[in-house]
Amino acid sequence: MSSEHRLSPTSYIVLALIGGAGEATPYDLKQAVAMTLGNFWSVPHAQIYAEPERLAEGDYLSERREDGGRRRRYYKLTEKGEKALGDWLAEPTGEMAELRDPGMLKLFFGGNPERLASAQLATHRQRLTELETLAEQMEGQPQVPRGYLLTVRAGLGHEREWIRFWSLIEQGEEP
Amino acid sequence: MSSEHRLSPTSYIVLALIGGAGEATPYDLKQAVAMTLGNFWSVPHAQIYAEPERLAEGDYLSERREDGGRRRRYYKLTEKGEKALGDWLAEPTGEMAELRDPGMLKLFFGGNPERLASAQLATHRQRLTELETLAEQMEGQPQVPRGYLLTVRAGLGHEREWIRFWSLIEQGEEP
DNA sequence: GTCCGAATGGTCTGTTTCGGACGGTGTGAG
DNA sequence: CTCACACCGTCCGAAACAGACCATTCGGAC
Repeated sequence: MSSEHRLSPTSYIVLALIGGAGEATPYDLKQAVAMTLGNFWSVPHAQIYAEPERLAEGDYLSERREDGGRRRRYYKLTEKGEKALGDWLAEPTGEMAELRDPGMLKLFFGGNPERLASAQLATHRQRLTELETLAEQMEGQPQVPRGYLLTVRAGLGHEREWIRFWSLIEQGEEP
Repeated sequence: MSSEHRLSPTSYIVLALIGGAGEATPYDLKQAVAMTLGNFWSVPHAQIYAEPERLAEGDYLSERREDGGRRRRYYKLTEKGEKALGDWLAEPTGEMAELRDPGMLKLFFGGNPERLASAQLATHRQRLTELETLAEQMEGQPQVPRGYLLTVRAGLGHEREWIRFWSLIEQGEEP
C-alpha cells in the first residue's frame, strides 16, 4: 500500500501548502507557489500536478475527485502526511544552499567582467525593485506569515549583495 | 553527422574546461570541477562522463581513445567547439541566478527561526572559513585566473550576507 | 440567447538530470 | 607475489523538466 518514497524538497512544499490550505487542488498549489514561494524557489507546474499523485500513493495525502466538469482532484493531508510535515519543520537543517548563477559561470571562465556586470546589474536592480515593492505591500498587512516576510527580507539582502559585487566589477575595482 | 543539440550550462562547463586544458579525459574534468567550479556550481560526475560524449556527437569535440588498459577517452575542441565556446563567453548574460536554500524553505513554512538560524550559521561560518583560506592561498600565486579569483570573492560576499541575515534572526531582531 | 475569446484547470511526451551502485585497472607496501 | 586501495569508467532507474496540448468555464458583445 504505502511503498516507500523518498521525500524531496518539492514533496515538502506540496505537503506544507496543502497543510496550510486544509484541502487543495493542484491548481490551487500552482497559484500559491506563483504568488509566494516562486520568489525564491521555482517549481515547474508539471511537477505540481505529478507530486501530489506520488504523495497520495505513499499515503501522505488523501484524494477526492470531483465527478462532473473539471474533475478536479482535491487533496488533504493524512495523518502520515501531517507527521512527515511536522517532523520536517521541527528538524532544523544545516544543509547548504545551492546557487546556480550563469553570470558567475561566465565570469569564472573568463568572460568580460565589465560587460557581464552591466547585464547582471540590470536584472538584479529590477529584481530588487520588485522585492522592495513586495516588502512594502506586506508592511501594510499585519497578517502576513512571519516566514514569508523573513524570506523576502533575505531576498532583499542577497540582491543588494549581488548589486554591490557587480557594481565594483563594473567600476573596475577589486571586489 | 552533427545533429543539433541544445547546449546547456553543463555543456559549456565541459567545453571551457577542455578548452583550458587542450586535451582532457572526463576524469581530468571531474578533478578540475572538484577543485575549482565545485565551489559554486555542482555537476554530478555521471554528467561529466555523459556530456563529452554528447558533445562529440555534435562535433563540438573530437575523441581519441586509448587502446590498452583503461581505454581512456581524450577529448579536444573542434573548430565548431571553439566557436561555440567563444560565442558563449563573448555574450554577456542577464539571466538570473537560481538559489535553492533548504533553510529558507523551512523558514518560509514556519520552521523555528532561532533553531534554524543556529544550524545555518554553523555551516555558513564553516564555509566562509574555507573560502577565506582559499582566497589567501590565491593571493600568493599571481597566475591564478582572474575569473577564479573573482568568483571566490563573490562567494565570500554571499557567505557574509547569509551570516549577517541568520545572525539577526538568531538574536531575535528584525532583519 | 449565443458566440467568441480569455482565463482556468489538467494531462502527456520526450529528454535530461541525478544519485548511487558497481565493475574493471593499475600500483606500491609488505 | 598479492592484496588493498586508489584510480577510472559505466550503467541504471527514478525524478525533474520544458513545453505543447486538450478540455471546461465564464463573461461580455451582439
